[in-house]
Amino acid sequence: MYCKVVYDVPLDREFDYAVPAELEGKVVPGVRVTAPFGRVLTGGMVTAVSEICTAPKNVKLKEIASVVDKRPLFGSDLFPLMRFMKAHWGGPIGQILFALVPPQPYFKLDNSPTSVHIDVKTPSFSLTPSQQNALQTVRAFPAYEFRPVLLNGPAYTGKTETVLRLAGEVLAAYGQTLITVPDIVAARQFIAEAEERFGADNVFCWHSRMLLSKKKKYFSAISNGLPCVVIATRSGALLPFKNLRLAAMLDEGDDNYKQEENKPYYHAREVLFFRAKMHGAALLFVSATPSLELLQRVQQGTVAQLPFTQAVPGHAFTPQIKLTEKKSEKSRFLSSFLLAQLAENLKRKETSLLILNRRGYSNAYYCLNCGVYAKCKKCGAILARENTPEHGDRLVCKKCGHTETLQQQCPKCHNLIFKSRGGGTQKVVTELAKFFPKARLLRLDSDTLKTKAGQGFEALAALKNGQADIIVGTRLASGALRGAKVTLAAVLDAELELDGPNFRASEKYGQMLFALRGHLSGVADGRLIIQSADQDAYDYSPLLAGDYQAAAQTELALRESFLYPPFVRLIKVLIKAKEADLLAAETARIKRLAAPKVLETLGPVWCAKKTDVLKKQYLLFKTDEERWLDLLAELDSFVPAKKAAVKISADPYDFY
DNA sequence: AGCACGCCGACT
DNA sequence: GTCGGCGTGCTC
Repeated sequence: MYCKVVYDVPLDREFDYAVPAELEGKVVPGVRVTAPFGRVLTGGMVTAVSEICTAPKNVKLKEIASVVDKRPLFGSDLFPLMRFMKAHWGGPIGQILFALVPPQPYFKLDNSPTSVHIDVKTPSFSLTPSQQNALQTVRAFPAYEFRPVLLNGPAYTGKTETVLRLAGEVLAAYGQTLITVPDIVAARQFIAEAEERFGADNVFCWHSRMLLSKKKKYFSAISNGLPCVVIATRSGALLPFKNLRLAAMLDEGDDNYKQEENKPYYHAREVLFFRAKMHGAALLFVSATPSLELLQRVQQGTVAQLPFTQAVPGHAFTPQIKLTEKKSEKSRFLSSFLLAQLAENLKRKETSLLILNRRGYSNAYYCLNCGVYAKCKKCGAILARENTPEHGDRLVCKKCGHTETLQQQCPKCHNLIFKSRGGGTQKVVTELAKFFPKARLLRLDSDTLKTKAGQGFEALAALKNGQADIIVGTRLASGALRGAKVTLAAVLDAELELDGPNFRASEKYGQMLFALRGHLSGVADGRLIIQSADQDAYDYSPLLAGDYQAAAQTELALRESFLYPPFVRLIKVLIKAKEADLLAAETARIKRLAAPKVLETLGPVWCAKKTDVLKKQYLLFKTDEERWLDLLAELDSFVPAKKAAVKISADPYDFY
């Protein structure tokens, strides 16, 4: 007997082994084994078993040393899922497989309980017509038939309650439910609610920063088909469900569902489409601000839509929305109008939330007179200031690669004096302390959430209990508003959200504004203030009307006219090398290779900082639905020259 | 990714 | 003399 084994290394290959007679029957696809690999004994996974040897003649076969698992850890969808992920996002098969299965050989399945006590507590309040309609529609789905649905409506229309009721029904019928949330913060907030309803024993919380012992317990239970409700971040989409009946993705439009930093790359939305189809489970996307990718599928009829229109009792308020100038005599960050509003909220002892997005824009270049940012003449994106030994001090467009000299005239007021932008949440807090020395100020951004002692957690709690006067956060704060008691929200540097190198910027900006608007509609006298130097840079009328669909239609029309997703597929190729010549040569080689399958190529766009040892640039290929999987497969198998490296991202979210 | 081999610089 | 820097090559 012979078998093929894959290892958790970035090698996109299987390795052939001989199976010793005493292990025959125990070596089956999907079990982990140990075998000599290179100079050491390594843990790998069997992908195939056969009577004939298919190894190349010039290698001498080694033998499998031991079998780790009595049965495969994952269900029968392990290899189809692996192939799906390989086809859609690429990467070495070993790294994909071992993302689905714990890599440690000592990780063995627990003996999970075979019977469970199920007691679902359902609140007795009456439901809105939208909620009743959604419940009836989903209940009427034929069992084991894949039916993707979008539950779409603003905050406080009871979408989550609907999901929880359906999950309760699945649990009572001994089925498995997966509910995904965008981040760990949301998972931790949601878990208490779920445990109260379904009982702590039947709710599993799954995310990357859990204790290994808990992971082991939950992984075992899920793979044994134990009835449960799993509350998970995106990686929950990769769990070994055996009896998945319902999958619900909360806040579908959130970017966190795309994994792009670590391999394997994937988008939880697409993985859930695949898995719900394989399991014949109901698939619910739940969002006030769904992605354009999903809305396009609704328009094409591949995803059904259930609108949520009525607010749950006690939350049917319309917040005031006010656009103001960014310019201010008193402060670098805060307009006089906003200062007055903050003072008013302090007097009322209500909590205010200020949102500042500084990600990657510390080098943006803005007019000292009116605050407008320098923009690219070719594509309109905000330009970044960059000082390199080769080209000196200049402005670079991170979207299309166009460069301009520093000599800039403000497009709005024709002033010639520009300044580079700096300052994050810390500086805003310092500034606020000058104006409101007695106020309780807290920061809420990824820095302050890194350690448990950080004030980010205090700020999260304060959003709920009102134990802070002003919270200054980045965009992640706008995602933590569920149940918040904030009455005043302000976006400080509105157009910095727009026209970055990311073509999704205005979609993301709109999603943030609608999220803020939605949560302010839960309180009486909610106010949203948007500070902007360029109020024409975004169409605020759908926001004022509270019509996300209208905002999305505008956005979709723009995407179609400029040929961006969901109307084309994108593949980003990041090329790295130490020497400029080699970098140029590899870039040209990839461009030539891709050309036959590409609609349009953007770049190369320079993305190395002057302190970086490696020179980096990226190419962005636009292609169509018919050719993109072929193009991805071709790029995925591209072997870079010595001293050069490439990184391929399908459907990229990050650009720089 | 690991791990080893190999070929040059500053140390007891 | 040799310890150790990390560039290069290989893993059935």
